Amino acid sequence: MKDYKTEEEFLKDYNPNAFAPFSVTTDILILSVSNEVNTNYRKLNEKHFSVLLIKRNNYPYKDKWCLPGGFVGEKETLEDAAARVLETETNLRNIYMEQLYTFGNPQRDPRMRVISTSYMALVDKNRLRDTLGENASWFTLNIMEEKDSIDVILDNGNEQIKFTVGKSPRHMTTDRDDFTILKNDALAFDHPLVIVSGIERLKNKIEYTDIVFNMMPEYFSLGDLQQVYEIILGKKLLDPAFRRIIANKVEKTKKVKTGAGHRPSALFKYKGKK
Amino acid sequence: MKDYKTEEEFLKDYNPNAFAPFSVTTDILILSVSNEVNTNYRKLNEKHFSVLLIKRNNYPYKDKWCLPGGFVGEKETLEDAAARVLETETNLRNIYMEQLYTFGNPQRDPRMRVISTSYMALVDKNRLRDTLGENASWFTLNIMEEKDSIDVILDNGNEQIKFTVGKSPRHMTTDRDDFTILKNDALAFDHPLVIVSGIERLKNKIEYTDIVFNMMPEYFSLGDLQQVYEIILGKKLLDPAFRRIIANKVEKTKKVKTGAGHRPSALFKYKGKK
DNA sequence: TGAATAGTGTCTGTGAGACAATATTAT
DNA sequence: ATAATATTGTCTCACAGACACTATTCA
Repeated sequence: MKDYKTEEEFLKDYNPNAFAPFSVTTDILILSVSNEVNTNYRKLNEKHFSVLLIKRNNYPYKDKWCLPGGFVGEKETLEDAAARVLETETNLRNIYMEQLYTFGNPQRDPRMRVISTSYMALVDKNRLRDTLGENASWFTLNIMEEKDSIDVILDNGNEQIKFTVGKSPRHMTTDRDDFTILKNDALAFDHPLVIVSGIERLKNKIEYTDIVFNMMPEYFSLGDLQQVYEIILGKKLLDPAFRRIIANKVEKTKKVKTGAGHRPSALFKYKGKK
Repeated sequence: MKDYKTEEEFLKDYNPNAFAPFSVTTDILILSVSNEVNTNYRKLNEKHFSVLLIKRNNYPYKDKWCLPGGFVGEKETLEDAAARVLETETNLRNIYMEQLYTFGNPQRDPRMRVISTSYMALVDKNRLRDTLGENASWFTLNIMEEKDSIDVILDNGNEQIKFTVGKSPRHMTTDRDDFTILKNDALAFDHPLVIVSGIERLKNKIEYTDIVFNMMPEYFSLGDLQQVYEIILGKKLLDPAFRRIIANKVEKTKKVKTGAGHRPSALFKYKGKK
């Protein structure tokens, strides 16, 4: 390698095409919790996990569903690109987002070599005016975890999408991020992996961070909050235990939720980190 | 957008240069634990966290230290690229590795737009024959965690490198991956961020996975193992508590370590996940 | 009144933190 | 004998799991 004397000299001589060019995209996993309106006036509204998907209208994977995504602009941060995609699909800004994983298999995209960094966004559905992007639709997430695999069923009322992801422990260790697609008909690219790793991440982080509150409205009842925990963790929690855990994260307000055929619940707000 | 009838037709028409090309690199954080030979025959050898760094011999950041890294090949997986870099620098294969984070700020590299996916590798130093790559050197890691920042001092015996990163809680949540460089003289690129997020990741994962054993030799004493935990977690542990935690992860062997001026310790091996 | 949820009290067992006590080696 | 670590025992306290009990609302 030639030994340059100054950085300017080096840059002047530098050929940016000396290395193979890649395209870089972001995919964004937008998760939320939906309120299913219930028929029984006494019962609580059942909640569901939901993901926003887009129907592709061109190749590759034409007519398949996929996560919202797009190419990263030349002067754009990865995160800015993800936020931009999020905004075009949901009309929401200032949403909690975190980077998930970067996929870069050479065969990912038949068009060319693509590196895709995925992000996870958590939104409170109450903030959504029904201004979804074109071809976008919320799908309910149904997750069944087996010993060595995870089955997922997505449903938007009209269509059902199913896929299965295998958990593949790496080397001698447990790398939770490591999954492989076992069955997948209807979802484009490696997006099943993004969905599953996002959910796993959320499942872990709900226990040691406060990210759940990004999916909650400003005022919420502890019953509602508990339901969200239960959906994410995939299991029922005992009331007293749950209340103990979140006691110092929330603050009781004077507001009350009435209207249902049972004792009204106090509304709480997120207190922030102490 | 034109509506193509078949995928072939679409691909034929597709121009891969329609979007800005990026270069993609990997950086690899190679962590290990070193045995400092002690003068007192009674005392245990002190251990240190250590990282492998490379001295850059060209621009940008000429003569600064950096993490081993390189461009991702055209037909190469991100992970394969990281493993290749790892092998050229350490002559080791089949090392535990996991993806850390992808950095892609437009100003990362003065040469061109670069996206860099970082990996963390954990190695057992006993497996190393002194076949380090050119310009490579192990640095001892000294970490001091403050309330809002983390100070790090790297030392290879000749040189000292210091930097400070800030912990910046994002939005209303705790995203542990999110750091900013506050002070940094001698380390190239955004590598301080990679180092700090790798350590944080390791700190977390040591509690709920078995990745530590990737840094251990086949046979080890519980005292040695405890020292490694203590270095990673940055605090002393109580013997009985530690033994309870790892009891079902290890298996006692008939081997014994003698030679020091105190009771010999039994050697254990990793039992694998139950 | 009854179905359904809201909210609290309390018992029990597990497990971490803390400290003490014993065992074993090389010089 | 002594310094140093290895290894085990045990007490206490905090806290999660489990269950029971009371409170309150609307049709």
